[in-house]
Amino acid sequence: MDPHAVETIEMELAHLIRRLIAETTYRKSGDSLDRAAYLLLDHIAGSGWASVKTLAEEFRLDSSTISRQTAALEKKGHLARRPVENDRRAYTLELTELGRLELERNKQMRTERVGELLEGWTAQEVEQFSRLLQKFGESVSEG
Amino acid sequence: MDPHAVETIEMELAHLIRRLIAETTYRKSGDSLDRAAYLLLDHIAGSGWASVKTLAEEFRLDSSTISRQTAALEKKGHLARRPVENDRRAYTLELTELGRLELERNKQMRTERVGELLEGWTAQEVEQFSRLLQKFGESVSEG
DNA sequence: CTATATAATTGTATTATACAACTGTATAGA
DNA sequence: TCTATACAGTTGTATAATACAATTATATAG
Repeated sequence: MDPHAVETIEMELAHLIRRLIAETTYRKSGDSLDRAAYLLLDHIAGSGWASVKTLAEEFRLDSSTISRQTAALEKKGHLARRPVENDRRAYTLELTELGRLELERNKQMRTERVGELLEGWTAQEVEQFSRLLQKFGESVSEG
Repeated sequence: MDPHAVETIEMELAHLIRRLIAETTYRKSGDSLDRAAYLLLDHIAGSGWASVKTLAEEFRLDSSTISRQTAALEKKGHLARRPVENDRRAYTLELTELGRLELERNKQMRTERVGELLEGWTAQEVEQFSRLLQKFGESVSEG
């Protein structure tokens, strides 16, 4: 494997992460979902429901982190909790209609923004980048 | 442009960023440079020198952030400051020998880790991914 | 000279995370 | 049937990386 290409990937990722963190975390936009909330809602939308525990496992974060984030989303009316039968410790989380709308709205905004960044790319490049990013994401998840 | 591919890129980036932040920021490894330090050293290594101001501009971060980060690197002996002629407010930062070594050691560790994630990829895929990431990084920097 | 601009630092707040302690509930073993 | 242990979730506290505002020392323009 070409070590130069790997080094480039490593360096680009480092830059990208720092850049995107700063842009999306500290410069508050006020009315859009933060990354955490966005991913939580998207995951719950995909699987239909979740618990604090399953979300913590899915995202490999501490359940205290998830607990606070879902509490915030519940407070904003984006998530609702439903008791679990036969286990009064647990509950499941579901999207509310508002949550579904917010998710859609945010997905659209974000996708638009990414689309702008990809202006001037050929269809083939976008296709390839999408495929390779996905593949890389899988590697990261596994290892 | 295929909207599905763009959406995939958007989603994968969101996941990747969150994942890599958590892995590289909060789970302390102790003896490796954090992302900030790594990028600062790399930039200074490439350009030979820098000031707090030029670094803040380069990374689009507040100079207070840079000031603290460079102070930490100076304290660890990775950076040294040299006075600027005719301006006693300012100084330039240069890598020390230790800084150069640490940078190299870290680059190697990181590149190895990325290499592991790319195991099983064809040379062509790695090549393409490298190129497209770089291209994407440029777009992010510009817009 | 004096007013203003600039380089860097320091103070304070926020966000996303981790780890540890805690509460309440479930379950397995004596 | 108790009791010990495990488990789901929450709350307390700490840390890292950032921003913005105030401050200090120096430079420069009028």
